[in-house]
Amino acid sequence: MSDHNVANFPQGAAPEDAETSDVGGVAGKRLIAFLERIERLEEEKAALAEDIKEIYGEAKAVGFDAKIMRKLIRLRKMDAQKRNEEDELLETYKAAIGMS
Amino acid sequence: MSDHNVANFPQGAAPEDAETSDVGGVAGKRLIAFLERIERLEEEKAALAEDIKEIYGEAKAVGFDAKIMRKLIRLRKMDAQKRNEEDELLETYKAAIGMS
Amino acid sequence: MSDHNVANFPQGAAPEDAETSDVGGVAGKRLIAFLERIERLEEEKAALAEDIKEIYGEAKAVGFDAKIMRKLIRLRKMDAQKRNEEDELLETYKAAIGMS
Amino acid sequence: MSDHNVANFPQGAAPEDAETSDVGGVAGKRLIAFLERIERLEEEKAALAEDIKEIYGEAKAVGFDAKIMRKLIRLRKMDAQKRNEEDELLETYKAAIGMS
DNA sequence: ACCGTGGTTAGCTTTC
DNA sequence: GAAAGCTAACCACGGT
Repeated sequence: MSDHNVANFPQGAAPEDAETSDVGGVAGKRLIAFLERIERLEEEKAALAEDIKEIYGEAKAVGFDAKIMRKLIRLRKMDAQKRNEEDELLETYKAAIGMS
Repeated sequence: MSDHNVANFPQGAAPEDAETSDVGGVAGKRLIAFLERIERLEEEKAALAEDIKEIYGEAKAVGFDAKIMRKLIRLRKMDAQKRNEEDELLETYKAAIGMS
Repeated sequence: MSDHNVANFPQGAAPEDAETSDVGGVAGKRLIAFLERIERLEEEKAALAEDIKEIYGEAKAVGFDAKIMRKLIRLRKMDAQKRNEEDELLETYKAAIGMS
Repeated sequence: MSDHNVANFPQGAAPEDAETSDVGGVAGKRLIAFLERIERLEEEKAALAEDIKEIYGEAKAVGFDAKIMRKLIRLRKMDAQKRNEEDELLETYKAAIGMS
C-alpha cells in the first residue's frame, strides 16, 4: 500500500508533499505506461480509419458513390442496433417479471 | 464486360435499363463486398475504442484522472506533430542547401 | 478580422474602434437580444423536459417501468429514423441518376 | 418467434389495431397513451432545440461567436441560480425571524 | 480555398 | 459511485 500515485491519496496516508514527491517516480512511470498503451491503440484506430478511407477510394474508383455507400452502411448499422435494442428490451421485460 | 454498375451513372444521362440491369448482379455483389470490408474494419475500430475506454477505467481504478490523462495524450500528440513538422522543415532546409 | 468584429454594425453607423467602443452599445444590445431569445426557448425546453419527467412519474405510479418505456420510445424513434434514412437514400439514388 | 413482438407497436395511423390491445389489454392502451404523450413532448423539445440552433445561426451571420454566446448563457444561468439560492436563503432568514 | 455539414468524442447530468 | 443518456465541442470531409 505504499504505492503512491500522483492522484491516489486514499486511506489517510497522504503525505503533505505527495503531489511532487512522485514526479518521475513510480506513479509517473505507471501513468506513462497507461498513456503509451492508449496511444498505441489510438494509432491502430487511426490506421483502421485510414484503411476505411482507402476502401471508399477503391469503390469510388470503380464507380460507386461514397455518399450512397455511407448511407447504406448507416442503414445496415441501424438494423443491427435495432435488433440489439429489441433483444435488450426483451431482457428488460424478463427482468421486470422476474425471469432473469 | 460492361462497366455499368448500379452506382455508375454519367451525370444527366439515365439509360432506361442501366440502373436496373445490375441489381443483384455482379455490381451488387461488388458493392456488398465493399460494404462488408468497411463494416469489418469499423467493428475493429469500435473494438479498439472499447479497449481504450477500458484502459481509462483501469487507470481510474488506481487513482488517475481520465480527464487529465486525455489532456496529456492530446499534448503528447501535439508535441509529436510539432516534431514531425520541424523534421519536415529541417528536411526542406537540407534539401535547399543540397544536403539531402 | 476587420470585417469580423465582435459584432457587425449597421452599415454606415459603425464607430471607429468597434471592438471596444461598442461595449454596452448597439452591438451589445443586439447580443443581449439574441441571448434573451435563446434563454426564453431554453426555458420552454426545460419546462418540456420537466413535463416528460412527470409523465414517466405518472406511468410509474400506475405500475409501468420507466426503463422499459424509455427503450420502447427509443425503438419507435429508431423506426422513424430508419424510414427517414431510407427516404434520404432514395433521394440520393435519384440524385445520382439525375432524377433530382 | 412469437406473433406478438413486444416492440411491434403500430406506427402512425391505425388506432383500432386489435393486436396490441389484446396483448396488454387496457394496460397496453394506457402504455401507448403514455408513450405518445411523451413522444409529443419530445417532438416539441426537438423543435425548440432547432429554433435555438437557428438563433445561433442568425447571431453568427451578424458576426457573433456561438461558442462565446454559449458561455455567456451558462454564466447568466449560473447568476440566476445564485440569485435564486440567495432568495431562498433570504426567505429562510425571514421565516426565522418571523417575517414570512 | 472556404464554408457548411456530419460524424466522432468529451464532458455533464441524471439515474439506479 | 458507477452507468447511461444528453448535450456540446471538435474535426475531417465534400461541396461550392
